[in-house]
Amino acid sequence: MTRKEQKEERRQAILMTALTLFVERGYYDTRIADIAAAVPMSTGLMFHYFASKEELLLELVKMGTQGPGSVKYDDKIPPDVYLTMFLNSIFSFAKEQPWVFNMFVFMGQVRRVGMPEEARRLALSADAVTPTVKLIKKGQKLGVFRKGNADTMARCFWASVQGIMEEMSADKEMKTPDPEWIVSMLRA
Amino acid sequence: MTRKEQKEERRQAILMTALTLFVERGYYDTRIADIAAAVPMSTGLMFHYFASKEELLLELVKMGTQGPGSVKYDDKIPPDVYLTMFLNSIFSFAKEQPWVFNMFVFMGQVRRVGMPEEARRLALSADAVTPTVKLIKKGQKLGVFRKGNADTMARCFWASVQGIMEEMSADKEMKTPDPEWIVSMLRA
DNA sequence: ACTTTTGTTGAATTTAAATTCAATTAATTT
DNA sequence: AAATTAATTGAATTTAAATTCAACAAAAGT
Repeated sequence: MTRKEQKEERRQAILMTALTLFVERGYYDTRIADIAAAVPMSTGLMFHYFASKEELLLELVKMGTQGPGSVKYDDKIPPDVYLTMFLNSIFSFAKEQPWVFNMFVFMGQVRRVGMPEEARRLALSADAVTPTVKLIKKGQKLGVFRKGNADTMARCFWASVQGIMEEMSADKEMKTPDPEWIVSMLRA
Repeated sequence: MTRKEQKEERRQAILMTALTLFVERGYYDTRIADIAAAVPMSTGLMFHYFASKEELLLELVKMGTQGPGSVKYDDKIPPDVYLTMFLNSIFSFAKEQPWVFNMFVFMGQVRRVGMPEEARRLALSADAVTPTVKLIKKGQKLGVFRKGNADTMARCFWASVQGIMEEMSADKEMKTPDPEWIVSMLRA
């Protein structure tokens, strides 16, 4: 099975290379030839692994809708502590697990404009907001979070996190922010 | 001078139409033909107004580097109050002055990835962070802002604002957030 | 060792969009 | 109202990148 394994490994290599380049330069500014050169392999061979540039994009988005979204919430932890911990780990991933970090940034980019329609739809189907709305409501009940429309608060929270992560992604030198800053948006 | 005036008006119409479409769909997903159809005018005529798609983009970025960046700070207002007021007005622009709001979102997009290099450079030259760093330091001295790296705080602040504005831009139904939420990121 | 299957390349083709252009119409000037 | 100049169109051309393909190389199976 060495043959199949090799192919699968190469497939992953392509996906990771593409993820990095997409996050670094954006989807449209990344040529199939760029990805091929970075892997490295010939341009033509790319099409033995993915039928088209868009299929490659969709594959990445599919990966993004699965993995790190499955963060399970432990009922014993207070909502504010939980979110702080979450931010702490995702920010630390910037250096320790660039893959996870890049995927996070990438998914946020796909959800916004400037991507093929289907990719956007798929990315939007993985909804991070709804669980957070519940968390915020719980925090409001406990008195740790301020009053206000929980849905809007959740969306602002994630929009902020996305914005900050894109900033970190664009400048690797940037100091990691204190998660508390962002959670403070929600605090009572 | 009716002739020249007409031309200038049309030029502005093209710029505004392009701004809207770029923000709505992104630069690469917006065809010259789309802009022409929306103005409306023929595709070919577009090139009597702008030599290329990229020049049109650059023209918009140039506009963006001038206008609303010139927010003057009145020394008598406390930094936290000032930022709250600023957010309040920019958020209210979403409905009242879509043009200003769109430009703000657009500039943020251009500064990030997925745009022709020159446009990005030009957009990055209009720096909103430095003045905010000063403002934050002042707030820290006054005790209204928390301790911490002022530069990182400023960048996080604007990254959050950008993220939230893009969210508002993508969903016009979204409720406007309370500026206080975002300023709370900075508060002591 | 031979045959078949799979991987690989780089050049040729296709495609979609930007850009040009020759022809047409409308406005302005004389 | 004829002549000149500017605006406008839509079809033809160019361009840049994606995609295909014929030929070759390496590996696996016999």
